Amino acid sequence: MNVNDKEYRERVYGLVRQIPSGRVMTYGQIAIILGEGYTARTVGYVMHGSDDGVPWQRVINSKGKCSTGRLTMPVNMQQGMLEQEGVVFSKSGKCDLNEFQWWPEGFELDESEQVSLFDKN
DNA sequence: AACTTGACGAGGG
DNA sequence: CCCCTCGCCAAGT
Repeated sequence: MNVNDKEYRERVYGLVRQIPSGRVMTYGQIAIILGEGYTARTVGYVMHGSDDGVPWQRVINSKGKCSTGRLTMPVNMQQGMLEQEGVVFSKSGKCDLNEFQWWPEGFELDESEQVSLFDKN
């Protein structure tokens, strides 16, 4: 299970490419969906090296905030791009996940299942 | 092999 | 809210 493995990385990018404009996913959420071998940290690492055609700006942290942003880039760039898509951020830089977080079609979990999946990682 | 550093997450103060 | 601590996993020194 190597983050440098092409297949491993492609599963992340493939999922991120499905996020509709104006919606977001979190690192941990992606790790849960991809399952075995994926954690929030590894997803973040993979996203750091994202390229061509991957809407990286639509992946934020579990608190609904944009992270430090890509090195070399302005910190507010990611938030700015999302606002262009219609995502609303509070004054403190947080967006409402209940409203903007997106889940793939057919993927649903009840609370207890979510907890157990979190604990597994 | 030991130690530090992240595009992370949860819980507590 | 912000800040700190821990658990987490992989990379770079």
